[in-house]
Amino acid sequence: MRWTQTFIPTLKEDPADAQVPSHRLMVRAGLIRQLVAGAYTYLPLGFRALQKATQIVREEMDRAGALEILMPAIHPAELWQETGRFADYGDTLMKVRDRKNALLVLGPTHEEVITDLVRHHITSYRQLPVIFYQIQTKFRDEPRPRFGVLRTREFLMKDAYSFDVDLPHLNQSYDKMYHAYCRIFDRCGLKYVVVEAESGPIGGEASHEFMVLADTGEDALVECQQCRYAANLERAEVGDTQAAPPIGSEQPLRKVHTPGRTTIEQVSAFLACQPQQMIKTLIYLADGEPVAVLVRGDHEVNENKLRRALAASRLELADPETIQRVTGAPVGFAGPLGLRVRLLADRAVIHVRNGVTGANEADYHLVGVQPGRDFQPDWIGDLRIASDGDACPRCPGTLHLRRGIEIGHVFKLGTKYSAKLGAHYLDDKGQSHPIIMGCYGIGINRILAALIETSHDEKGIIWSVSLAPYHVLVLPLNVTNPELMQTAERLYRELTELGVEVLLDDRDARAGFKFNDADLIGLPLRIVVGEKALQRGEVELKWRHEATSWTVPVEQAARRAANEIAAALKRLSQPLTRSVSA
RNA sequence: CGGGGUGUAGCUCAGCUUGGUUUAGAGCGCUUGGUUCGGGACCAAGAGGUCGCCGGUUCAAAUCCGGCCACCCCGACCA
Repeated sequence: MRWTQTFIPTLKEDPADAQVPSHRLMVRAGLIRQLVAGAYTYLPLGFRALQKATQIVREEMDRAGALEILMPAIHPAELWQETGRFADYGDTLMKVRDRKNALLVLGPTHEEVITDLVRHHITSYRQLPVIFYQIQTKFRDEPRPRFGVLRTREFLMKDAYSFDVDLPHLNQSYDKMYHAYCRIFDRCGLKYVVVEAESGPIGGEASHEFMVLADTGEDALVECQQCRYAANLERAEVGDTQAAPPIGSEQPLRKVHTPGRTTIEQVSAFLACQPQQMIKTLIYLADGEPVAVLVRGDHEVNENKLRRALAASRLELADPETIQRVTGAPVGFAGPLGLRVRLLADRAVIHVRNGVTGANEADYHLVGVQPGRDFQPDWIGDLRIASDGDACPRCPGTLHLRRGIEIGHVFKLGTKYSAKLGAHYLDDKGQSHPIIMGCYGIGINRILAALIETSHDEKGIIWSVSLAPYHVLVLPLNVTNPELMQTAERLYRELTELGVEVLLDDRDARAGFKFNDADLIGLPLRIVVGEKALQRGEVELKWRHEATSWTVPVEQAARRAANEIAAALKRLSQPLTRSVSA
C-alpha cells in the first residue's frame, strides 16, 4: 500500500480526552476515531491490526478443533428472561424495540443463544463433545466506558462454548481452550499472566483469566515471585502469616472510653495504636442470619471467601438495627467478646496480641485483647482480601500486588444454562442428563490496546510483527528524486512478491516529518532509501524496537527483510511451553 | 447513579472573571506559489467557525441567568 493512497490521519498533538498511552497512540497514529462514548471507528491501519488479531484467534481456535459459527446480535428478550439474566444484567443490557414493539436485546454474550441452539439440535452423547465459537460484535451499556478501546460499549469478542457429557470431558475441553489461549497470546507477542479467577458454581480452579500486566489495567491481581501462583484479587488466597513477635508482655483486658470514635482511623488515632493491632468486627446477614466476622484493622473482608465459608447464597452487611440488636451497641463499637452469634475470624486475627476492639457498648472499646484468652472464634480461616506483601498460599514466598488488563477468560460453567434452558443429552443407557458447559472469551480490541499499552515509547507504537498492520515501511527520503523512487518501488514490488506486507511512504514531505510518522505508527521494520547510501548501492534497515540501523545492498534488501520478518513471525508462533496451573 | 470538569476552525487551545475596538483569535493541520530537503523547515497569499442546543436578561451575549445535551475524570458497577 502507498501512503498517499490510504488514509492514515496522524496527529502531532495528543488528543484532549485520551488518558492512557494506548488510547493516545491509537488516535495519534490514525488507528481509531471515536464516534460516541465507548464506540470507535477502526480506520485502515487500525482495522488491519484488528484483522491480524482476529486471524490469529481464528487459526488457533480452528487448530483446537472448535467450530466457527456466527450468531445474531439481536436476541429475543424472552430468552434472557428464561435464564433470569434479563434482570441480573440490568441496565448493562442494550435493549431495542422492533416495529411490532417486541423487546429485543443486543447480545452482551451468547450463553443463552448457543444453549438454545444446542437444546434443539444436540440430543445424544454421540454428538458430544463439541466446541462452537464466533467472532462478533458485543454490546454492553457500560456505566462508564473509558480508556479508549479498553472498555467500550461495543466491542469485538471471540466467544466459545464447549459442551460435554461430564466433568472429566469438560476438563479436557477446558485444557484445550486454555492451551489455545496461550498460543494465541504468545503469537500476538503479548506478555501475560494466567491468574485464578472467581469460579462460581463448580468451585476449585474452574476459571482463569489471562492478564497483561500494566499499571493502567483495571483489574488487580496478586502474583507470587517464587512459585507460579497468581490470582485475581477477588479470588486470591492468603497464606498463613507468621505470628508477629509479641510487643511487650500480655496485658490484661481493659475497657476504655472512646466517645464518638467509630472508625479504625479514629480509634487508632485516639488510642495511639496501629490499625494492625485492631480487630475489626463486622456483622453480616448470611441468608438472613446474623454472623460476626473478624479481620485485622488494616484488612478488608473478601465477601467471596466469606460466602464460601458460610455456604451462603445471599450475603450482605447487616443494617444498623440488626447491629444494635446483635451487639447491643450502635455501629462502630462491635467486638467479638460476648456476642451470641456465630463468630468467624480471619487467620491474621488470631496472631494479634494486645489487640483493640469494640466493647459492644456505645463509646467504649477494649484494649489488651488476647484472641484465644478473651474470645474463641467458631471458625478460623482465610477471609480477607489479599494485600501486597501477604504470604503466598502455595509456597513460602510473598505475594505482590499488580494491575492487569484482562484479555481472556476461560470458565467452567457446569449446568447453569443447560439446566435452565433444558439442554439435555441421552447417554448410552438412554438416561437424560444436562450437558456440561464451559465458556471462553477473548476481547479482540483489548489485544491491540494491551499490546500498545505495554509496547510503546515516547515516539509511538512498537508493534509486534504478528499484529502490525504492515510488516515493513519503505521510506524514500525524497520522492522527487527518480533514482530513489525507482529503488523504493523496486523494493515495494520485490517485498510484496515475497509475501511481505509493505507500506510505501510516497508522500512528498521532509525526512524528519516522515521519520516521526514512521516511529508513531510503529511498523516493525523500516527501510530507508536515501541518496548517500544509494550511491554505494545500499539501503538502510532498522527495527522499530532497536536503536541502530544497518545497511544492505539494494539487490539483497528485499530478500533479507523478508527473511527477518519470517524469522520473527516464526519465533512468536513457537512459544515457550508454559506451565499450566489448571 | 453520586461528585467534579469541559464544550470556541479538522486538532490543541486563548478570549468569558468585569457584556460593546473582535468584522471571533493563536499554534498545528489544509490549499496555492516560492525557497528548502536525513529527525515534525521558512516566506507570502488563502480557505475554514450556527462560539454544543434551546430559552431568558439587555440597546447589545462566545461572555450574564435558566434548562437540556454531549464528552472527559473520580467513585459505584463490570457473567
